[in-house]
Amino acid sequence: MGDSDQERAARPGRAGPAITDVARLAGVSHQTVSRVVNQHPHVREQTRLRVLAAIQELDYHPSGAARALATGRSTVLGVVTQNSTLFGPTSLLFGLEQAAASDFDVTITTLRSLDGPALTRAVRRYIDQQVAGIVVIAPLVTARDALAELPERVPIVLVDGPPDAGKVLVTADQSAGARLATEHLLSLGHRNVWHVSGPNTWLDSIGRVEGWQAALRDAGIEPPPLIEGDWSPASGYEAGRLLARIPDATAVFAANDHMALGIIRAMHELGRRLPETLSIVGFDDVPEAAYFTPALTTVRLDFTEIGRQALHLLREQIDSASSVGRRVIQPALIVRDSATAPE
Amino acid sequence: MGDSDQERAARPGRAGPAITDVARLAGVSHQTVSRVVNQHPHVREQTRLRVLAAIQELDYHPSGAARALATGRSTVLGVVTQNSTLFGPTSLLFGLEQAAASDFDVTITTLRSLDGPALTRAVRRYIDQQVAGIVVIAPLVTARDALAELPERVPIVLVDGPPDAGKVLVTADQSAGARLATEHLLSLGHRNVWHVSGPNTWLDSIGRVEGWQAALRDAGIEPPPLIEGDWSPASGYEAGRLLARIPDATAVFAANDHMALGIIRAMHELGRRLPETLSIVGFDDVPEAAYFTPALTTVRLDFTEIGRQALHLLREQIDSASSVGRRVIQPALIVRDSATAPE
DNA sequence: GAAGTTCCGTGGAGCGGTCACCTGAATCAA
DNA sequence: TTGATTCAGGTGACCGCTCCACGGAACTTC
Repeated sequence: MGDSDQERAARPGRAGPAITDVARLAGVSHQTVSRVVNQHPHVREQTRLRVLAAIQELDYHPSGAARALATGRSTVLGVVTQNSTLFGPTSLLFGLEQAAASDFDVTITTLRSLDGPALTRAVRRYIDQQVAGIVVIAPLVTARDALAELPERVPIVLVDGPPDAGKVLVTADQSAGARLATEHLLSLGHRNVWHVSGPNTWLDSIGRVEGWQAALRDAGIEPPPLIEGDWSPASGYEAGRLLARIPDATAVFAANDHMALGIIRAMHELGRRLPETLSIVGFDDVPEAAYFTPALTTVRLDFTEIGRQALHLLREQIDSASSVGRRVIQPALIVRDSATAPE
Repeated sequence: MGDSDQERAARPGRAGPAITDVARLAGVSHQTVSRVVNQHPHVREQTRLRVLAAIQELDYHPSGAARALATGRSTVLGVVTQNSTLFGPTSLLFGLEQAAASDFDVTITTLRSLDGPALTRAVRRYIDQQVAGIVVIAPLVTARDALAELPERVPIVLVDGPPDAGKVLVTADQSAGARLATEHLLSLGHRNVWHVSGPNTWLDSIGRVEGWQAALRDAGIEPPPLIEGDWSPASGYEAGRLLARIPDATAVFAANDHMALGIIRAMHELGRRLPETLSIVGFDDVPEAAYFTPALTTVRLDFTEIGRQALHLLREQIDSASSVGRRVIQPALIVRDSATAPE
């Protein structure tokens, strides 16, 4: 016994017992151990139990590296996302991780900017590592080109990416969400709805702008000029100060909750009463939205569901090599107090 | 040439060229290629360039699995955190990832609850996978026992964990942050400071409560009863309604910004003017805190720095097998409008 | 010119699994 | 009885890389 201990210590980098150690202890061949571990049939129950006991006793755990090397497969999933604590992307990441937890190990790469080169580099790195699949959370237009030139040899799912990327895609129906918000405001009796958008480099922004415009046009209303923000409360604040000078602006749809907060702040500062002088609808339903003053009416996306769908599509690709598929998640309107009928 | 292509296609699971392919093309042995790849000395410049050219031509990338198997080392870092979009933990995760990006692949495991068994299981899984190191973001008291029984055979850094865990630890000085907030309120002339804490299962909560109490006692003031929340704006709201009934409550320190928001909301609802009737200080400095009404005075933690420090300690452990070390990050007070002198 | 030193390169043995293939024994139909 | 099948398990090659031991060549040094 002292012997085997010394032996083990001598071997470099050995962390635990190997399959052969288990085999020796159980009095079978390494192959039989492998069969037991991988639930293959044709192992007598009695033998199986002996092997299992040996595994237990030695606290044996198969080496992922060795297995990956031998099979050419891996159980690692690469997720590329951006380095921001924005609510959407973050929720998405965690939703994905939860959905994957049972089958895969999730590794993340956060990018400061999702521009083409950075994105391609990140994806290629994952390919080099022979990951089982890749999920790219790429809400930026700049992602389009990068994704186009991506190698095809690995299962990949795009979340929130450009719809024309020709890849497997899970996306939220931004346009429908914007429509929900806009139509809600119109149905309250507002004659027009202004919009504070995110940066026009974001696909989410573009989709929401489109939905907003479409909803207005369908109602026979010419959309007012677009006010472009950058998702930050600060940009919402600026937009709010601008809106306050426009007499007939009675309703605004903000492309995310934090910009809505900025608008609210600007209004309070100017002594405007809310929601009487300005109705506001946000987007995201961040946890604190219900505690803004007034409580924010907003549009909610089920990020957990998006994660689940993304993973589902990825599994399909891995199993059957089919590389088509598209899932669109529908948002829901959450009505609170920040939008009412105009005075 | 057709031959080698066929050969490659026939081999199962082969994703790209192997080191021997590169060696053949460059007319050297695989060992020489390995030396070039790993920047070993004793390779003639001319040979090196030939090898590099071959690598380029074949688009060769070393297999991580094979390398891990051969060396017994891996470049994978495991991070265990909880599945929540709370600002602190999320920022921490991304800070860590950025700090690690150049050397390591970061894999995450998100836990619904950070109770002992779940935590141990997650860490053991990482150990089985022979990760290079583990970072546990464990702000809960329940983490203490789990961490105590953790095997010692892998470098591990605790972030935000129990100070008596005997492990390598990076932590924010919660107590000092609370003291900052409390003393700021006192210095404005308030006779007493109430506190809305996080759940008492969180170490962060406990530290902040301690700092708050200590600051009051140092000023010769008996701390008022503690109001316990759960980080959510909803719990802040409840606390706010409670505080509104207490005539001599003129100042409150909320353990996070979102609870502060809840308090603000409650005050608005009751028609109380802020900050005149109640001074509020938060904790976290979430991006939107500056756009609350009134703009929130709060305490900021440098999460990026925490991530950097955690990684630094991890590297130290990996390189030199030293497993001691402790870093404490100091918070800073961000003064805005939500705290003023009492009326 | 023999004996060290560098310097550069080769060959082969693992790392810990999986996979293709083989061997006996038992079962069963013809 | 015999051959075919199925079950239970063993053998050895191989995945792609690193590490160790070693072999020549070139350059010193005495």
